[in-house]
Amino acid sequence: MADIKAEYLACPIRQVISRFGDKWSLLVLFLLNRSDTGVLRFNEMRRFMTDCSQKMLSQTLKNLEQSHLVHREVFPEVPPRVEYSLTETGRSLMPVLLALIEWGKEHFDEVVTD
Amino acid sequence: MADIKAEYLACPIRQVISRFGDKWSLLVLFLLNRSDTGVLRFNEMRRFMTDCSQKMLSQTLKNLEQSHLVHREVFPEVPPRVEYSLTETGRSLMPVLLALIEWGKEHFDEVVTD
DNA sequence: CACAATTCCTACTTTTTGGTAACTATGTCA
DNA sequence: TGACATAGTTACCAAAAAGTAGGAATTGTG
Repeated sequence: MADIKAEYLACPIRQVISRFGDKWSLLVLFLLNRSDTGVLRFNEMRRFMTDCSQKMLSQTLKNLEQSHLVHREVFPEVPPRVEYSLTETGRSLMPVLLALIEWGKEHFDEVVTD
Repeated sequence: MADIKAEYLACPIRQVISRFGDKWSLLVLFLLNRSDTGVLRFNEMRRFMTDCSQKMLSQTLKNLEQSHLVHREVFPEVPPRVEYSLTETGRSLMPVLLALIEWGKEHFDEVVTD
């Protein structure tokens, strides 16, 4: 115990979690994982996230793309088409996230009491 | 896909994750899990979290206690002694969190590039 | 009596995050 | 011509989170 450097242990995992621990990222990842085709367009997601503003969805997707969890593909058409999907890294995260969601469902009542 | 209600799916899990997805909670849980005795005092934790202010540690512990993830026991001594430990619910969360931490360690370089 | 140790709390300020609304570009359809 | 659709961006504002600095309570010790 005495030889644990908290800074060392805390920082890496915090940096990782901060990539998808915000208000909307998890939902985006979850929706992309759920999609039949593995692909979703901007406004398609918007329809599932009615209380998320355009700005926040855009920002969230940009962050996830920068973290290499989501792949963004632009088709040079008019009107523009942009397709989002999970990267390999993003897919590898899903089992862990789904386990977390399962835990959440199971223990919701114990944890969220107010 | 078409029958997923985003509000329904998003809210519960977000509420759960918000209980330990903040800046310090994960570290507290991790430290308590790591402790030999399963118990840590306030200033003991402080020594491992040098960049966390007193206020934030206090606040974090209060939140974790309210979420029934951490147990707080006060001993009526002078100077006061307060011991923190994981609850049963808290302990049940640890395997999931450790898996997340493992994923984080493995994929850190892919995700954190800036 | 002053001080130290322990576990906080409170007021104040700064930083980060999120929301609203308006704007852009471009080609299609009526 | 002008409204529509898509995938955003930008400016501005409000709210929430976090940091700083100081105080409070208790009581045994020098």
